Amino acid sequence: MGKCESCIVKEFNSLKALTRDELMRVSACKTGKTFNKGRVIFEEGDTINGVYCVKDGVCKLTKLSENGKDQVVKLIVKGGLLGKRSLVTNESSSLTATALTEMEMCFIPKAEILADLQKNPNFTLDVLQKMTEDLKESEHSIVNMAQKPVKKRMAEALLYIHDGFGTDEDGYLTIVLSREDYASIVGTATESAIRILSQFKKEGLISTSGKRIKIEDANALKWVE
Amino acid sequence: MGKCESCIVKEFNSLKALTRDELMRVSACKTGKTFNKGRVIFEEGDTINGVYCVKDGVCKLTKLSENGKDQVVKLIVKGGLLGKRSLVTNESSSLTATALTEMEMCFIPKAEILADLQKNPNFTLDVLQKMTEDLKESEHSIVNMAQKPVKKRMAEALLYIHDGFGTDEDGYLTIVLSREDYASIVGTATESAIRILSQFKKEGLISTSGKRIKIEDANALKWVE
DNA sequence: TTAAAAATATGATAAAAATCATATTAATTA
DNA sequence: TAATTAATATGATTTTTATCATATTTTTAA
Repeated sequence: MGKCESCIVKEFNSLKALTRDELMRVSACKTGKTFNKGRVIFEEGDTINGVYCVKDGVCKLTKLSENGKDQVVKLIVKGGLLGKRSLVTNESSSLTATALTEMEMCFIPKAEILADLQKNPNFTLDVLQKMTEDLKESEHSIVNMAQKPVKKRMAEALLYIHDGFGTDEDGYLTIVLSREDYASIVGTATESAIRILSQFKKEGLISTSGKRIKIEDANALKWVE
Repeated sequence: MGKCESCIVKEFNSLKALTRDELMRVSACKTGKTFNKGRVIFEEGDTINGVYCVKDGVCKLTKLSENGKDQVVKLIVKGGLLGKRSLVTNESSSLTATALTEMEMCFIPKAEILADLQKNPNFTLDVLQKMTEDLKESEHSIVNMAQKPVKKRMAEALLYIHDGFGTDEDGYLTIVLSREDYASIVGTATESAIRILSQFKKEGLISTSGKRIKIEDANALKWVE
């Protein structure tokens, strides 16, 4: 396991705002954690007591609805910081984090980083800034969920994953999700998600190979009503 | 206009974390603003350059959807701080604020308070904490919008307004909203909102007098499917 | 490799919600 | 106050989405 001071991953998150000294302390107490695909990293109600810095892989943050279905609230990739809120509140987690791929992360105990939150305003401000972005995105989701039809939301989800997380050499989305995951992102029944993806396939907007999805006509997807 | 140091309103928001000195500076530069019912306080895209401390009244924060409809994202009442995000980013507002009642507020220029965000970690941390709560609530809304039927969302909206903002002497909700506002909170068509409220009335869950709404059977509302 | 289980697919139907039309009532203002 | 406008109400209809049923395919594990 490398040193935080020289780790490139932190440049994508608030840890970059820590001083060299602070980073060295963090580095000394962090532990490496690996999670297999499908593994639950933490669950709603769990006390987290630290943050995970994502070195590789993707996970979903979900919230259980009263109807028993999970709703995906956010996807986290390399560079992301997981469990930010545990630094600020003593409440248990309101979200569940589940690995969607093999994941490599560093866990930093809350105790070790809490003092920095008090003493290093640059760090606090950066966390605050990231939280602000999260909130903005979250509010955008509310509007989408409330006002846009399922088909449109699915089209946007595909484009979001395409633009945000990229494609492999063959042009397939790097993040491979089950239809159930798509349903849970879009906020619909699994059958409906499957149906809409089938329709997109028939219309030539996407193509598939097993679970993998390739966007064939991004522009048409953009204009889906 | 009174002094911030002795103002009770700030106890409900992050301004309470400022020192006496800081509060005196804030007090010296703040301006009082009044907004009539229906008045737009700021709009999506506006540069705000400060925060509003709500001394009295209620306003809604909305976001315009691509279908042309507004979605209510949050209601703000006495004690609330409006425009928090303008302190943290230089982006223009992603929300529109509109007065739902006569409003009395104090406006504090960003320039005056920005230094405190750098120097007073208690203040920054409190803002961060509030932002965390906002995010949690926002994510809760995503799940509701995505997973719950309109009727259930309306029932919850009524209970939320009842529990959060109280009733007058006659038992009517203190916040009086148009049916269109209810539609915009719940995320549905105005006719659908009207229809559901009519149904609740028929079933004795609520009663109305003009625009005013009284909750007659909170327990039954809680169990609406 | 094969059997069992899980995921995907698709049809049929029901339920939920939007849209369009048109009253009716309430609020404004000329 | 009357006339106009806006808000609320409700019916009829269409569209969207969920649910239930049942194949088919894919994956997993015995």
